Amino acid sequence: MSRSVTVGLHAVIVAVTEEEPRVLTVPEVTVGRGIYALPFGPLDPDRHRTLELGLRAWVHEQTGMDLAYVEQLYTFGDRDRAVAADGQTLVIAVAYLALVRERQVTEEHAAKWQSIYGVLPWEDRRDGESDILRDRIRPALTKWVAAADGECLRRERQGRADITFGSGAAPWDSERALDRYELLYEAGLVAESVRDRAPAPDADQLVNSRVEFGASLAFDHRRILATALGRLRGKLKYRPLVFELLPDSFTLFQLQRTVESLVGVRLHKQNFRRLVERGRLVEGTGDLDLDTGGRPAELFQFRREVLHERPAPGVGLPGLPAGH
Amino acid sequence: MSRSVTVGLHAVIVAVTEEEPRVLTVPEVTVGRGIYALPFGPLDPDRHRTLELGLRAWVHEQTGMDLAYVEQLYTFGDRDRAVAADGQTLVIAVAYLALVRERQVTEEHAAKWQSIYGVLPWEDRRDGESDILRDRIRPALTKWVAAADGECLRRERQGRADITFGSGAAPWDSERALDRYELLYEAGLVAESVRDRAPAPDADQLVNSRVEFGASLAFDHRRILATALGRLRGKLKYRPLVFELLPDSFTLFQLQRTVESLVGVRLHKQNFRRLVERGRLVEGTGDLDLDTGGRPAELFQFRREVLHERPAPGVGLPGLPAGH
DNA sequence: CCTTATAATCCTCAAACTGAGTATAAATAG
DNA sequence: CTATTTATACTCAGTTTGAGGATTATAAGG
Repeated sequence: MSRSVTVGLHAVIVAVTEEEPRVLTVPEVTVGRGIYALPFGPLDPDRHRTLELGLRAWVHEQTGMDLAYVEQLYTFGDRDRAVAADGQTLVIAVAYLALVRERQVTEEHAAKWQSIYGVLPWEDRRDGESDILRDRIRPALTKWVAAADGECLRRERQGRADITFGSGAAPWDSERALDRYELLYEAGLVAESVRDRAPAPDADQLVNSRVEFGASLAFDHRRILATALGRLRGKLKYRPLVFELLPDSFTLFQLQRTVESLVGVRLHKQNFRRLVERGRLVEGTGDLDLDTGGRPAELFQFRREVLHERPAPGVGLPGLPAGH
Repeated sequence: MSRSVTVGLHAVIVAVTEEEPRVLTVPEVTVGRGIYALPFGPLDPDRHRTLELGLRAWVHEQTGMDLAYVEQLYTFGDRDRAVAADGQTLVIAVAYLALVRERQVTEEHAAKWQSIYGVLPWEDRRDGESDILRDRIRPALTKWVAAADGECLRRERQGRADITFGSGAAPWDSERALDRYELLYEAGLVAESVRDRAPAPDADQLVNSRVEFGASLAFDHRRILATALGRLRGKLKYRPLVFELLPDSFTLFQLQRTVESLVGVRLHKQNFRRLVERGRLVEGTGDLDLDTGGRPAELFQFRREVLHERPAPGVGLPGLPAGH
């Protein structure tokens, strides 16, 4: 009998609250208790006129949310990902990224906001390299490099680790979130690698170390989340996406904190403001925010006109000296 | 009866020869004589282990080519695009971009290389704004703007035309190839818009002008090509993709001509070379090319190591003063 | 051999942008 | 009234861009 194809529609719904980027998840009971997944459902040609409308329908059904900003992310289609019930159906996943202002999910829906850095802890470098990266992942990667058979493979692994996680010559590149996840997956350092492979013959050196970082998600959803994070970080620089995540009016510092939380890095305050203002991305409202804890800050709002003025109006990321 | 879903795998295979970017097409007899389409075929879960392998298999079958560089482009899934035979099956299209060094397609395959700018003529601005854009498209766009009902819609159309096709304030943005195609489609200025809609009530103002630009492709393949061109142009700037299109060794001027042909714009020679050399993208081979027509040029080759050194090693595009 | 055309290469220079700071202003908590 | 906290203004050197001038090495034509 011939296998058939199902198209799954997956949503990575991102919000930032209290300087923490979060993703909306729903319980996935088919896999186990306490396991969460991204909202998703199969494309149904009878009900869904387009892929994106199908996605919106599923998200509404599972979380009660009506999405505003939505963009297509990637289509995943390895046969390996088909965890489908019958083992016959090939399930391909079309994933979307949605940005929202976080709000309470209604009670009847069991959806839950989770910190993205709870799932991908090594991605947050706002307080310098995270402990888990320095103390546990880097050593595990060193082992992985050393465990390679042959000088040639070892060099290759070293190079890959260097460029994805940054080291010496190569700096940390926040956009490489997917590369990092995939490297950890291959190195057997996330729960999914153990889960997915029937313990392969050459896996033992690493499996027995039993280091698995970050909270897992069902299926390959952590991979999808890593894809989303990388894409979002990249696109922030040349598209005014942040404003989808902020209230109508905000202080420049709030804007900065939101960007920092997403990119996972601290920025130089004065230069950040210079970039934002020179890019004419915002305009003052005249009002002040008095609850800053210090001198009141002016409130700004997004200048929508900028979309008609310049081709690539992103926020730009003025770095901080290494060490912060 | 319930509709079913088919996943089509589509390939935009690009090469540059004689300073002209080309795309590989195959005759599509189901639609009419002399009509060409991108190579494509349905995903068959029995034979294709992953989407990308399925794509490679179809391309090999239809054109005899084995692809090297392949990246996923976009997944198209409007119900409207389903031109499927039975009218029941929803066909979604996963499109890929492949870059190759052009070579002869074997005789048994009817595949044909076509100039991309034959299909999207307004995209080539190497000799300044193309005649077709200046003399025919812009006037047609002006009409389209004027034909809008109400001041509000008119302004919106004007703004959209300005930003996609460039004008006064907004400069030409080569990456917006898809936006431009979609605007022309909506304005009824490409053959597909007439073909796709049963002549809609509000279409008459424009349809009767009967201006349709560029050679069409079957189905929505011109849209897919426009997507590919925009993506390729964007990615050139931060990834060393050009080298997939060039022979192993080349002169800096060949490199420049190749980039120019893709981006559709002339570049400043000295500054281009500065960028390439400062980016350490290439290294001299010591050999010379004597057939330049002038002083012999040094031959260079791509420095693969750069991939391990910097996060975003593209070629960069030093502009030319407006007027060229 | 000498001239001209065609490119390749090298070099300059001002304007703009970046990274990193210093200095000052306006609130609140005690 | 003072210390603390944050906002905002301003400086300054180094780098990167955009633009173009000057020099060098070939081939083709007289």
